[in-house]
Amino acid sequence: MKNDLSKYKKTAKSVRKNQIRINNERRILAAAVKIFAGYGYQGATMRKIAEEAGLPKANLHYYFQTKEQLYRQVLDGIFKDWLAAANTFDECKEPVEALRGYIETKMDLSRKRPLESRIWAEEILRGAPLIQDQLEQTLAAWLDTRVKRITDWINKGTIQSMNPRILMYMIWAVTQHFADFESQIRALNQQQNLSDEQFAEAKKQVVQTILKGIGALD
Amino acid sequence: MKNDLSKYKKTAKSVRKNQIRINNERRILAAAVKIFAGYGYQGATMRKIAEEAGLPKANLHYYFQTKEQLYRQVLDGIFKDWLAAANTFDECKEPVEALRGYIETKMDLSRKRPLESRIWAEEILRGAPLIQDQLEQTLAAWLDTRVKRITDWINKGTIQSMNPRILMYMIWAVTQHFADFESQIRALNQQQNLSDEQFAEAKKQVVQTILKGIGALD
DNA sequence: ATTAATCTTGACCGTTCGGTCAGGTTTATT
DNA sequence: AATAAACCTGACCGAACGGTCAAGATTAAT
Repeated sequence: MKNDLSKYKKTAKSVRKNQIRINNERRILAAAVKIFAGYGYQGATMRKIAEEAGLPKANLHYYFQTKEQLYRQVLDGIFKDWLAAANTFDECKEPVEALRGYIETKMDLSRKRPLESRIWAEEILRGAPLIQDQLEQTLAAWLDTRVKRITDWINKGTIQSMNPRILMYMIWAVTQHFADFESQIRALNQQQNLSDEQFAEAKKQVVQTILKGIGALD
Repeated sequence: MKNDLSKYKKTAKSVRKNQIRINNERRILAAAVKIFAGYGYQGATMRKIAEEAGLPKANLHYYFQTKEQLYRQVLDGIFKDWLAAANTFDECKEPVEALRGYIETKMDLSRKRPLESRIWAEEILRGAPLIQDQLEQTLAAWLDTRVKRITDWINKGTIQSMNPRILMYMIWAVTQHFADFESQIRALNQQQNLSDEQFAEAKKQVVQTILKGIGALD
């Protein structure tokens, strides 16, 4: 009975998954991220992922029954990173600190993990067929919490009046653009990806423009 | 000899394409926009497009030899709209007017033609395999012209010092986000698309935040 | 009215897709 | 050492893909 995890509960040592399984699942997931990001869900094939992972195609189906299940696990991992990026936001008390930290974290995420950002973007582009529930529940609740914090700041007069949701959309849009539209930016930058210096400049300007734009600076 | 347009040059009346051809090409292109936007290039099939257009699949191949050719024509149409949206930008002399007009035009385009925006976004996500040349040449030249205008404003002291390219990336990111991430925004808005009032509010806030953010207001 | 050009379409083709499976190999348990 | 559980994989399958084609129907030109 393959992929029945209940079997691991019988012995002490198998409380954790076997090392073979851990390694192979990791290899497959890493390959899947590359291929899904490069070709999209439909364009990605189990053959390409298997080739990237250096495993026979049938072996992928041993660890992940279907292409859709593999894709779902990839999306789950991305979603967790997404939410974790909000730590800075929550830890800071003042709007300037909190928003600056969140924007910078999201920019860094776009820089370091552009593939994951593109997979997310494509899923949303297609109408979020597989993650609609997560959006409507987990993400909606996540957003509500942050909206309340921003609303508090507005009520206290720390920042100017505005719609906090639209502010969050703008932050997401701008920060993720540097990952999702990387190929366009490269084409407009003498066919070169942004250098570390250029990206640092962009990060600074994005923070500056948004914070100043909502009246939190100067 | 199908699709040989030279045949039309022989008679006076056929300087323009036959009406049958015009109508069918339009129908097919409209169907293609819907299907490519809904499923992506790989996920879209000639069968689905044919069904949407109400024509037999073989008929599509009579007017457009391959799926890729059909897709290219769709992209060409989008690219033209993209560039045309800059008219306001060019017609206005003052930065506030010009940028406000451009941002509003781009927002309106996202509202009225979200499908086209999503097709463009997916093409860029995939690394712009079919439009890289257009990006590197036409779009790069287009951007250079606008960068020069903004640089002039900066040198004259009308707006504060900044990197004009990053400003344009931010404008593109935010305005297109409302089309490309529509399904995410809907999930975060009680499963309802933004109403006209909500969108108008978003448009206003986007303009306000960016213009204020670059020191063009207040 | 005749001819030629254009348009239409069901049936078909080779290829590739996601997924399956039987049977062998390796690893863990006792 | 023996048994069981887990892992591995080449060969295969039905379905769906983009694309072709021949033959008929319609429209335009003379």
